[in-house]
Amino acid sequence: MQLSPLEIVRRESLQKLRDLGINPYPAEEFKTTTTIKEITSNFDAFEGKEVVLAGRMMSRRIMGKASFAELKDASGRMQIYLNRDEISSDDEATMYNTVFKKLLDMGDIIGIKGEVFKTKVGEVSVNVKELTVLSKSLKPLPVVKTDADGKVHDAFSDAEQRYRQRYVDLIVNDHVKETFIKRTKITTSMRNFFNERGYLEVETPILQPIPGGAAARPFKTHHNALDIPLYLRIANELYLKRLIVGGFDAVYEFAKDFRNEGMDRTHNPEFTVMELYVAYKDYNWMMNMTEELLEKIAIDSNGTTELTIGENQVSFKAPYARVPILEAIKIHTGFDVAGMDEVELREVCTKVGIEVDETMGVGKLIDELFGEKCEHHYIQPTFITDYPKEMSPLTKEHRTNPALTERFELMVNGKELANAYSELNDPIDQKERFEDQLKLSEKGDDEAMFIDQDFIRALEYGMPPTSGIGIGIDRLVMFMTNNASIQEVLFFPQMKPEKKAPAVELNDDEKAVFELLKKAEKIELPELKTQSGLSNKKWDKTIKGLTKHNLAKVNNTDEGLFVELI
RNA sequence: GACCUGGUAGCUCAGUUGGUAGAGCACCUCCCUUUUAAGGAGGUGGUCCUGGGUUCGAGCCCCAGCCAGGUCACCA
Repeated sequence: MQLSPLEIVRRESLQKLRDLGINPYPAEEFKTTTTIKEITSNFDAFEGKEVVLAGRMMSRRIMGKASFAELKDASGRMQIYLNRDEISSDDEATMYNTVFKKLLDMGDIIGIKGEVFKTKVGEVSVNVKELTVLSKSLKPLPVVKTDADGKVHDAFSDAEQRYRQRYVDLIVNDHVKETFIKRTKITTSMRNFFNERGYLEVETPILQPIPGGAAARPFKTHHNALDIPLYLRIANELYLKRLIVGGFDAVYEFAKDFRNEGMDRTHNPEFTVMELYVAYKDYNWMMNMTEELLEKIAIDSNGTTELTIGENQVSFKAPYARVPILEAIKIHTGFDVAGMDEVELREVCTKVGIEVDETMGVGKLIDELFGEKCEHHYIQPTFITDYPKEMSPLTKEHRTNPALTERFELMVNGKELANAYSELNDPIDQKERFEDQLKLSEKGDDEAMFIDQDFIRALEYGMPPTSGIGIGIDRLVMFMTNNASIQEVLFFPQMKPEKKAPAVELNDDEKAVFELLKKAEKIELPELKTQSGLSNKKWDKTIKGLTKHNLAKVNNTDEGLFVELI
């Protein structure tokens, strides 16, 4: 890897520090006495007192024999003042003239000991008496400056770099850190809410032999010792219900789920869902609980129930409107589709301008009508209830209308935030619904729902009437932090790997093989050799050239010889 | 998967009709003891995403690809 001039300078500084007998990466504990936020929010108590702080130097203003710098620790930022004669002991003032002015850089991690004071212009600062190098930074940080009006200049804003190098994003963009702190506040608030009620937080398998509880394309992997395929879970619903069968009254889990589908600004291949199941409750109870929960989360994370989400003002103050889905369709399309069959529904869809095809059943058609014509109207939190049976294979039939189910989705800002049911606990009905699903999806797609026989067996032992809910945590955090993109609320959103360009001159054979390898990423050695069309001797020379340049690697595994990019 | 937009210095961005590669900040040298987007003087720094093509000549035009963002499609 070619070093930039800035990086070379820093490496030279690193060596010069060592030459002066200063370890740029010391091992010993550095004991701090307080944090920056403590000082800045409580100046009167700290004025004139000695403090020890550690953090990253974010900027420097050198003015001859005195300097100001900005120190950032986990709690915040503050100014420090360094005076040549106060931090240096020798005649040459090495600590100031050489170490601080020449060898330290923006981004270095330092420790300081000094006295809290206020400058002439009134900025709370620490007058440094002792400076300690704690870690030398070899790569320059982006320089982000904020002017007197609070306007940010040269913001580090390239989305690709921010996501790939989130550590840099967190260092220079303070608001990014705030988003993630708020994320933790939200999940903590939720945990507290459940724990106070005696609900049990549990963990269930992520590696599942049957990926159940939803319809989605799973990630597939293989267990060597058992020699069986395993899937990363697409939901944990069926496992939590097994625990209700087992006699727990209420269980919940913050679950990372995985779906092998498209990515966009609201979908990441791995995402977090909180699922909760409570025995002896129904979906009406669950709506009440959800209102209470969200009101509390809004207050715990934002201090208010009144939030701005994009262009909209949204109030999380309970209670929320409850609208049956067929009623919603009647309101927004003018058609009463209750009791309609497939043919009639298709007609309605065509009339309101929705494209339909023959594979769409009653459930899918109603879903389309709602999704296209209604969903976006529900900005304020609204429970959409009583979905048709075809759309809800895990939901109990509605107590007054056998065509419907006791299900609700919570819509906020025109998007689905939660999905909940009175859970289906009739094992025979459940088996039939699974079989119906299978028939529906037998038209040959890769999302065919597997029938989980063990789950049916569990239900046969008897599951109490139960209500369950799944809340999309990433989406909830997006709402509560007013972020339009899921990538902004995930520390490390999924990205395509960065491909390295060859850093050295390759000959034509090497280039050709490298191109093949770039396409394949990883390939069996004999296969690559065949593709290259090279003679034995040329092949040997070429692959050795590539491995020597650290571009490719040959791996000898149980499954054979593989070549992969480094 | 389709379409649109973008990729130029460490960061943020300009770059005219196709004619020697630019600015601010950062960095380096010097001056400066309460500054704060510190200031003043001088300077360094580039595979212009990659690979082809057109051309006397390509950052710019054409083709293919890579990566990202957006819109749509897909996603109970």
